Amino acid sequence: MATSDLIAGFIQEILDDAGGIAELQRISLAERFDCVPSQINYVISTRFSPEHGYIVESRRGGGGYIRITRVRADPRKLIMHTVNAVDDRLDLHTAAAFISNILGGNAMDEKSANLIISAISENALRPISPEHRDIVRASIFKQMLICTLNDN
Amino acid sequence: MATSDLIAGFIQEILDDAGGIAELQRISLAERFDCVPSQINYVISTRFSPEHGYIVESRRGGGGYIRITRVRADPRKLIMHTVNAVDDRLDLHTAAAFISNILGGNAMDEKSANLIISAISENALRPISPEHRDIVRASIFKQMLICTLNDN
DNA sequence: AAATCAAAGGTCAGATATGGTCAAAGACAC
DNA sequence: GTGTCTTTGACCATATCTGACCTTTGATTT
Repeated sequence: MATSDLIAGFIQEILDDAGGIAELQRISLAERFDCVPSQINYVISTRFSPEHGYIVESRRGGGGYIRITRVRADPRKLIMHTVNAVDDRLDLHTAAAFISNILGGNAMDEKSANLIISAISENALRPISPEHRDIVRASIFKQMLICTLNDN
Repeated sequence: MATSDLIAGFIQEILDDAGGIAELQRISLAERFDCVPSQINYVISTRFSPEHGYIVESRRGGGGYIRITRVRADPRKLIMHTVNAVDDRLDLHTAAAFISNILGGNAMDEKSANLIISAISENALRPISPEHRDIVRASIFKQMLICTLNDN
């Protein structure tokens, strides 16, 4: 087994243990596997690229790091899938489950999730008669999900 | 985590606790974090510059100080002001103006702004009869604005 | 009032600590 | 033997940390 595979496996383990986020130090990793630092970049670019479903961020200088975040499904796919899964009516409980699922797939940040929930909360929709709330909720929900596809 | 990050965090806490104003003594801070005084200047210039939304004033000599003031109009104030300014009804055009104003005051990020607009768009509220849309829009709008106060 | 002193804070260049790129050499699978 | 994957190292970019030296301000001395 090549060193690169060992390094990749090690990173995978961290990702598994830490719920999809690994924060590494390039030099420490290189020392642990007795290789040059740039090999870490090689491993990351060949096995943890965005196409493989990961987001990589880093910082140089003292206290520097490399952070790898696993994105389970293609965010767009997951979100569109959710949009299509929503019926004409949507109760708050089900909506929360959808959001939770999307969050689990790292397809949305928590801030946006909170905003969506607040927009379709009972409180926000109070002016609407209870029989109609779930219909409006479904409409707003879909619209907001689609909105998240734009920016980012 | 680098020392500079710790120092920055410490200053942030003071700013939060003291409503946006922190008055520091360079030497005391340096001693507390066991670093040279000039590192305090480094932290301030890299993280509390005007571009980051802060005003820094200082005075030398006995009783000297460094005062950091958060200039970003207090987001809470601006947002609560907006919440209170919204009537029972709110048309999309007026809502957009409110959002634009909030954005101008750096009290919200663009992503959240887009989400809010999408939630109260004509499209999202289509299931509601036109006469009632502005009422629901006002309710959702306020609820979402209040939501933005939580995270961040 | 002028001179002097001590107590802050300011600047800046250099040292240190990380991470990034890329091309070439080496290893491996067919 | 050819093509792909891996490994290596020279050189680059950026963030942080440090210390020598400078400036401002208020208090003290003459």
